[in-house]
Amino acid sequence: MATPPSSREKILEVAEALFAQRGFAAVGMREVAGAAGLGKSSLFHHFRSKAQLYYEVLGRVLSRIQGRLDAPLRTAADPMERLQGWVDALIDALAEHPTSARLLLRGLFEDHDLAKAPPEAEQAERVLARILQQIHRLLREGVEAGTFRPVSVPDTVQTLIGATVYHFASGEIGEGLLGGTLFSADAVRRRKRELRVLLHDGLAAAVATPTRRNP
Amino acid sequence: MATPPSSREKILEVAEALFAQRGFAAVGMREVAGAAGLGKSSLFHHFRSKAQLYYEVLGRVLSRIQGRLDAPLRTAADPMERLQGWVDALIDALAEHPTSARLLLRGLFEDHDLAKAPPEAEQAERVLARILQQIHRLLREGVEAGTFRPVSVPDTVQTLIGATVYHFASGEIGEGLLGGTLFSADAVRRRKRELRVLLHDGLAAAVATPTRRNP
DNA sequence: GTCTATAGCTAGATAGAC
DNA sequence: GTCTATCTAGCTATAGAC
Repeated sequence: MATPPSSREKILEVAEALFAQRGFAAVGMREVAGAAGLGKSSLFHHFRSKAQLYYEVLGRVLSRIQGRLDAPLRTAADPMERLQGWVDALIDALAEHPTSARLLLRGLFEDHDLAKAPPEAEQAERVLARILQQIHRLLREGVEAGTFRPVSVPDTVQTLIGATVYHFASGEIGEGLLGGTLFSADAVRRRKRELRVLLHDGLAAAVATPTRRNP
Repeated sequence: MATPPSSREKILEVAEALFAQRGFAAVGMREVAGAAGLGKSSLFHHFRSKAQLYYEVLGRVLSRIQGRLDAPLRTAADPMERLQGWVDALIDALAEHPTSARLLLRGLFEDHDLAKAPPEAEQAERVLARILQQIHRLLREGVEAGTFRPVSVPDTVQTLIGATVYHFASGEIGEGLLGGTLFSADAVRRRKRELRVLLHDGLAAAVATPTRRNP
């Protein structure tokens, strides 16, 4: 933990911040190099192209997030509790590194010209697909078990993404609404609580869950 | 309506499509010109700079959306019904032009260097602020009237944005989840229905609304 | 592994003919 | 109002010395 980061790690670090804030096209390799304390050409020793650097950054972030989402899905709790745990874990993951949500949101809605995508793009794609597949399966289970209403599962996945990823990616607009940073312990706690209740009351089947508001 | 569009309108039209799909930085004036059937220099006769063109496109989209959102807020219905009407109208607006949501999402979370923003940026900003202020006020009213739970109003605004704008901006990912286009009449109807129930059950105060599911 | 130098290209923006 | 030509500056990427 005290070892200084290698050049490669340092580059990934600063590139993550820059790509998250301004996106792929608006960031130049020269700027990344400067922020990493290197000459521009040194970047091309560590990464074949700008696209490879980008997808390696994106893959790292996705893996970091994915690593947090396995545990809450593996519990034996009922679907509603597993969903709550999944959302909490996702929020924790997004809140831990303020760059994650922006990068992820870009990765989600930006369409990367698959024509000139480097092989690293596939790995990122796979991690993302796995995350989406897991939450999709959980929702389907919950509907089939009668824990959730008969919702449209894909629509609900979309709502979950919007409610988590967009929120923490919203930058100035979100902070203007909230009246402060999105990432303070208070703001994160409140976000979890708000979504917990909204999802509980909004997704629970009508008769099977007469109680309201989980603690 | 049969009059051919002026060059200016044609430019705004094609620029909207390009900016929506790939973002400000990734689109060149040369490309916009080509798509509009003009030489690059002709663009600079109609627009002082790329930034001005971008903000004029964004302002147009925001105004188009804002124009749909006034009516449902001015009815005398209770807050829950006005909210449902607002969400339906927003979804209709976003679904009508598939470029709107992507452009709006970019405008929401991309941070535009305010240093070099043209005066046109302020107008877009004002329209956006007005939209956010109106929905904020409606939610606050509903909470104070006891129609809604005592939710965090800013968090709920964020959730509403995520559930609408992100959904229709999600492109390939969203279509992969849905298994088809986001913009078919069926998909739009389903989106409205899903959000209607989620918001009704998820936001309604506990005792005041014993019934579930609006028709 | 880092550097200087540079290739080859495209960007946004301007000048001025028509 | 549209064009050709051009400016300056930036870009990704490579070559090759150290």
